[in-house]
Order: sequence, then structure tokens, then C-alpha cells
Amino acid sequence: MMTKPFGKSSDVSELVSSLGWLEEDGSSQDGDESPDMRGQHSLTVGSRIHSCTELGSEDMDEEEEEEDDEIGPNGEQAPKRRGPKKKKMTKARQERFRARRVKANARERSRMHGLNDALDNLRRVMPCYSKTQKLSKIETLRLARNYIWALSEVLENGQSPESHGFVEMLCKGLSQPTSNLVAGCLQLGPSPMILNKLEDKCGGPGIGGVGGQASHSLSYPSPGLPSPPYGSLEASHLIHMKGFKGPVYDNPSPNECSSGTPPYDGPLTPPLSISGNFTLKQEPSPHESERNYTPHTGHHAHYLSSHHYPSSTAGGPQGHPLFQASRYELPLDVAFDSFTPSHLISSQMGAI
DNA sequence: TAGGCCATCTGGTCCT
DNA sequence: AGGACCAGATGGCCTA
Repeated sequence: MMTKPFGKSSDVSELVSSLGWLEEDGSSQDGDESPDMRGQHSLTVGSRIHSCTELGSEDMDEEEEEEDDEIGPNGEQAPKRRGPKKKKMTKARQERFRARRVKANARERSRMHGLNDALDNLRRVMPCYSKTQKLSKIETLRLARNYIWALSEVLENGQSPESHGFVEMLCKGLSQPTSNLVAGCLQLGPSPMILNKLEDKCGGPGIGGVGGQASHSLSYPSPGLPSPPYGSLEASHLIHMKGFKGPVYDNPSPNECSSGTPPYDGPLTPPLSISGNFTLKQEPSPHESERNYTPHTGHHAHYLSSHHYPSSTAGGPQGHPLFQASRYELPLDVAFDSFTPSHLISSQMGAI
């Protein structure tokens, strides 16, 4: 559960607002703001406070304004402050500040969009990529780690990708809905990824094989379907049941304890069929279509069992720039001829 | 209604 | 000085 310092309607916010800290004319809205802006009708309390502080420290060439006689919320005199004195917020300064903030906000939005695009790319190389059932960010990262871990087991220990252990590794530490999704996908059919490549290279079917004939005996519920009340695929359960024996880690990270997912400190080994995967999945990011900000909600995606892409994004824009980048293609073709884990990993990570 | 997840704004910090 | 990165805060949307 996410921890939130304040409730959704913060008492503090109301207090600050009542003190007149909030701008009265709604000018906190960026001029370049998208229609997608949903919850930004007021600035955050902390931000507002910081904002005032910052304003007080800029433009030292302008006249300073004493603020010694600040009056507190209850009328009492606030203690004198040390440090640079705040300056009066002149109109010009306000405008400059706003312009700066607007630019910074735009950059930050762009940065976060880039991050989300990268996450989308990562989702696409996951075994259970689905346009309609999107993994949450955190689950994407967890699954990615598990995936790398599982593949490394395949390469290093010869573990079969059809084995229980492979699926267990993939699901380890994931939420049940995600575990179900992964299991469902693996059972349903070949993830376009490693499995095909394994088939090519090893002469064996991938997990589940084409047509969804799962060769492993784990009985996963309803293939391909989202989460809920299907059986429990909680990885730890499986592990206990099957006497799972994972790799030995030298330096277990304390951070991993909470999730129950083992850390992986060993050498990374790359996913096996990145190239095939990218070939198959070179679809435009759903996110990309939303970059144009359809009004409605900023919710471009729904997550796992309970979320679905809006139909309008099904087609999506063509030619995602990221997928046109040569860096996705070049190293991948080399992967199996001159197999160099570090190279592949770096190429894969570059894609991410 | 609570909880999960998200996008966005924001100020601070670090780096170039 | 300006940009990148980060984390805190907030409200919206959605589902159970």
C-alpha cells in the first residue's frame, strides 16, 4: 500500500489556503499545460512554501523587502528568520518565476514521458506483454528482474525454460494478479520472445509451445486472462511446494526481503531472442498516442486485470521513434553468433 | 469508500 | 545559469 503523508484533501492545504498562500487567480496553471491536467488545480502545500522561499532568494539585484513582522496564523508574531531576507514579489519577478517554472514543468513532463516510454519498451520485451493488459510500473520492473534472473539460469545452469523453476522465477515476488498474468501468457502461447528463439536454437519448443500447449505441468488457471480469483500462483507457495532451489547469492540485499524476490548479483545474461521480440513487437507505444493528450483522463492505460486500454489507442501511432533507432537492431542480430553476455545485456539495457 | 496507480507540479540538489 | 534528476505532495481515475 502506498503511503501518503496527507489525505487526499489535506487539512494543511486548507489551512495554507485560508492564509492566502494560494494564488487567487489560478495562475498556478502552466500556460502550456495539457488538457490532461487533472489534479493540478492547486499547488501543493510544501511546494507553495518552498516557492516562497525560493522567490525570496532570487534576483538579488532587486530591492529587498524586510519581512520581519510576519504574522502567524493566529496573529502571533513569527520568530525572526535567519538567512537571506525575502524580497517582495514584484510583478516582473513573478513573471520570470512563472516562465521558469513553466519551462521546468515542461521539461519534467517530457522527462517522465521518456521514462514511461522506456517502461513501455521494457513491457514489450517481457514474457507477458499485452497491449490490453498492462503491467504496472513496479510490476514491470519486478518482472524484468525476474526475467533476467530466469534467463541467466537457463544459460548458466542449463535450466529448461519449460521447467517449473523458470516460471517460478518469473513470478517470484510478483503480485498474484501479475503472476497469474505471466502464467497465463506462458501457458497460452509462446511469448514472442525467448521462446521462439529457444526453439530455433535449441530445437525445442518454448514454454507452452505454439498454440498454448503448456508443457509444464503447473496448472495455471484460465490462460491469458487477467488476474483474480484464479488459483494461487504466488511464487513463494510454489517454491515451498516444489522445494524450489534458486541460485545462491553472495550478497542478499536487505531491500529484497520485503518483496520476497531474490536479489541477483551474479553476472547478467541477456534475454535470448531480443531481436525476434522487437521484430514482433514493433508497435507504437500506446503511450505515444496519448502523448497528444486526449482530454478525458490522463489514464492512458489500465492495469492488469482491472484495466484495459481504451479502444482508441489500439491502433496507435506508427513508427515509434524509439523502435526506429538502430540501437535496437544492430546488436541483436549478432546475439547468437558471437554471444557475449555483456554486449547483449548492454544492448538490451540500451533498449530499455 | 479505501486502496492502488497514475500524471503533474514543485523545490532542492547536483552537474555541466 | 540552466538543465537533469529526484522525491514529496496532491488530486483524479478505477476497482474491489
